[in-house]
Amino acid sequence: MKKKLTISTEDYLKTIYELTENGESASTNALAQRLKISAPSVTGMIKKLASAKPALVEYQKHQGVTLTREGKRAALEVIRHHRLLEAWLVQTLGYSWDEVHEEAERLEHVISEDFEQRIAAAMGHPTRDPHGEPIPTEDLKMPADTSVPLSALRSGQGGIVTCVKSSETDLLRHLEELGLVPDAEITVMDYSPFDHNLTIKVGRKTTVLGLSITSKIFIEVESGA
Amino acid sequence: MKKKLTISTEDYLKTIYELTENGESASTNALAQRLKISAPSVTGMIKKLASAKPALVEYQKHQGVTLTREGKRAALEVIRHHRLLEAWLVQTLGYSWDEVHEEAERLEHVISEDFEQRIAAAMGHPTRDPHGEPIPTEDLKMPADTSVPLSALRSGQGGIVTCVKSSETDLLRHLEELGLVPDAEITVMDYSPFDHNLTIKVGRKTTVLGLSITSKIFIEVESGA
DNA sequence: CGTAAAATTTAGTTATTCCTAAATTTTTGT
DNA sequence: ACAAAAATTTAGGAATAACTAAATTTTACG
Ligand SMILES: [Mn+2]
Ligand SMILES: [Mn+2]
Ligand SMILES: [Mn+2]
Ligand SMILES: [Mn+2]
Repeated sequence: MKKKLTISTEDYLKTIYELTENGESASTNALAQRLKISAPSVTGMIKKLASAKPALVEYQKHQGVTLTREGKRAALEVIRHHRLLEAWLVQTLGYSWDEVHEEAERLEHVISEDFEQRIAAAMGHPTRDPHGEPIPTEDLKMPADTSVPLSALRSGQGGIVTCVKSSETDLLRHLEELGLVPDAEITVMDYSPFDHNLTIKVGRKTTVLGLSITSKIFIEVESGA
Repeated sequence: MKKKLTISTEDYLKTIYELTENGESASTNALAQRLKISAPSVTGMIKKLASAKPALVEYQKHQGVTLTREGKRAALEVIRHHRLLEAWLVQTLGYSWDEVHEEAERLEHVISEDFEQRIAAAMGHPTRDPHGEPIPTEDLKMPADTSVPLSALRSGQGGIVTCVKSSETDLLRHLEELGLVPDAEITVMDYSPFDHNLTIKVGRKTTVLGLSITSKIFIEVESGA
């Protein structure tokens, strides 16, 4: 019943999962951009995924795709691999959080379920990866997460950084220097409605961040102070 | 200059290396058998490897193949990955020596040079994998090895097991039970010229082994007692 | 509403890497 | 030496996954 999926297929499913987490369907173009593959190629692959048996995606022309139960399962499997691997690389091989993504991107497709279980056990079954993203459980449920983008906060609000949704080395290094890492406590000091800049206090430092950054940092809101 | 090789290509080169270690060229059929690919497919791939630039193999019809300097380099790279990974899986994740091969077989193609260096450093730059096979050095030289197959020894001869050349789970488990693992000291008690069986003493145990086993166990001969 | 722009799909190719069946070459055994 | 067997290559083809160019559909907006 469970067929071996190709690396390519796994990458599509993972990306569709990420693009549909907000409840919307994933568009051909969005997939093409994320996967760095041409739009016609994406259309072709989507058709194959939709007519696989069991179908991995639900697809109607011009309407984008969503994952079927099977597709979601496969996506969560890959995401679990990816995030466990990132945690493992950081904890046991001294990688920094800005170096792990590419390595995990390739390893995620080739490790066995045995390997997965061993690294999970060795780390004490972690629930978040080094960027703070939740790791799907062994039975492939994505843990609930109530955090919101920093960009949604306003002056006086604050909380704890749960997660930084980025794999850009430069940005991650920059944020680390600012102390904007998971578990950091932050407070919004000011909001500029014109450019959506936020002035943030992290520890004793104060920084101004643009929307392209604040939309990638997620906060568990703590109080309206 | 250095192009990325495909997984398939890497597996061919690795296998050609192994088949040509004895100085002979690797035949199409031998490759087909080892790689579990049909002979015509092997012929096709060999032609491509031979006409790549730079060429990875030397090939003349019906004469088998050998590696060029470039091909050998690439093969040693993969072999180093494989053996380091096996050692690492055993040392850090508690795999046993009969479980590591398949996992390493897939991982060897996707780890970065950075990953390679990190695990090598973490283990203190080991020189042998869990089966005792020598690990090519960082500058891709295969360490010299003067050990000989156990099958070449006769009554009274003995030495230290350096290496077991097998990836068969069952055989490896069996040998482990007998204590026939790297660094074990053994002595040949008897030789039967008809079936080539050897009677071996390992510690206080005595065992009779057939040629299909003794040809896979390598010994650093210690004395003619 | 109706058209221009944007998004998506269709059509036609290409590159890899594998396959089976058949032909050819080499090796082997008497 | 020579026929049978074994090894190898040739021929033809399939599956996967990518591409560009062109056609079509949807959307956006004046
Ligand atoms: Mn990937
Ligand atoms: Mn898994
Ligand atoms: Mn391999
Ligand atoms: Mn390497």
